[in-house]
Amino acid sequence: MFGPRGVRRSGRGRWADERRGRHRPHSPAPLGSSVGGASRRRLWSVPAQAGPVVPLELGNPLQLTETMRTRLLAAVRALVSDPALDGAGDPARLAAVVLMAKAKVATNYRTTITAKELGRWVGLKPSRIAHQVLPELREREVLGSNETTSAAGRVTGLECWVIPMYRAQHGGDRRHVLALSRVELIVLLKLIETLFAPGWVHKDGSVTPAGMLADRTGRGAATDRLGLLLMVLSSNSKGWLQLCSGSVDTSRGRPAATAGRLLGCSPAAGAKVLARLQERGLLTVDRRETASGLNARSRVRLLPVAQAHGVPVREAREAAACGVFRPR
DNA sequence: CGCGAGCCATAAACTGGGTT
DNA sequence: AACCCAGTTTATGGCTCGCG
Repeated sequence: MFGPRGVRRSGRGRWADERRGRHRPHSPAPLGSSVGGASRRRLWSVPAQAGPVVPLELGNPLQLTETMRTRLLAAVRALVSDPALDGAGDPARLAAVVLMAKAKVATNYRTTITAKELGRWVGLKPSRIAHQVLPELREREVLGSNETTSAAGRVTGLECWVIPMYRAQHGGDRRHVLALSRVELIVLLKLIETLFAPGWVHKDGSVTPAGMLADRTGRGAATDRLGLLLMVLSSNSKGWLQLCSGSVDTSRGRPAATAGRLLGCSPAAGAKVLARLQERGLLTVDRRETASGLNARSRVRLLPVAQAHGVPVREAREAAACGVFRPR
């Protein structure tokens, strides 16, 4: 019971402290705090202007309004840093995000999925989902699930609901960070589809293309996906990532520290994620140093976001052209 | 004395075989 | 056919040693 997870926990124990201290409860990060303040007030104004439901223009999900972006960032961060997921692996945390995004208001914030399908979303094999990820989520009371079975008794799917969001949706407070509206859920789903949907053909023949990280599988795949999502949601309309403030490990640099804090892992791991995403042409990291080598002024640009807003980024086009979108 | 490259222990994730 | 388990592979981060 405490076999693999117990070992793993102790292995990550060092970082758990860091996660708890810096990143955990309502972290003082600039983006997080702005959600509680200004944007919440903006959200209040929505019912006033919304008379008849305006049919939503679902444009490029990488072109989010500031309100939507902060709202989705707050939701994703709240979910992945939920106390119940403290110390959980990235596959489990990413799976929770995917299941939240796939929740349908019409079915009481539930969604039906198979381990195989969820595995394609997360970038892991079905066996890992079924034996590690789902049990971990259930054990932590993050995931409620019913197996749906065919008449023959075969398991045909898993009806899932993400408990923290389910509670928030029924808690009566529509401003709760996890009480996402129907539209917000759809936009979040569209966004993660763009980033790492496995890609599939619908029954009617329409195609949901594979996302940018669809072919990134195996070890670290969930970390890369979660990192990209969090960074996209933490960047402005020009694609510049909001870097963390304060002092950081100078050997790793501020971008690595930012990635690490977003993901709740060490700066070293954050640097790895940045390097892998950079290699895929999804972002660029400029680390400029002054002559003395101090005061390194760094910046990170999320190229898909920049492109979506029409910012001419030549390297980005080239990178995108050379096989970033590679459906399997 | 400070920094960087390479090495090593670890565990994450896959693979294949056996079982119900 | 799906599921479970054990073994194997391999990426990963910390540590040590060597160099400037």
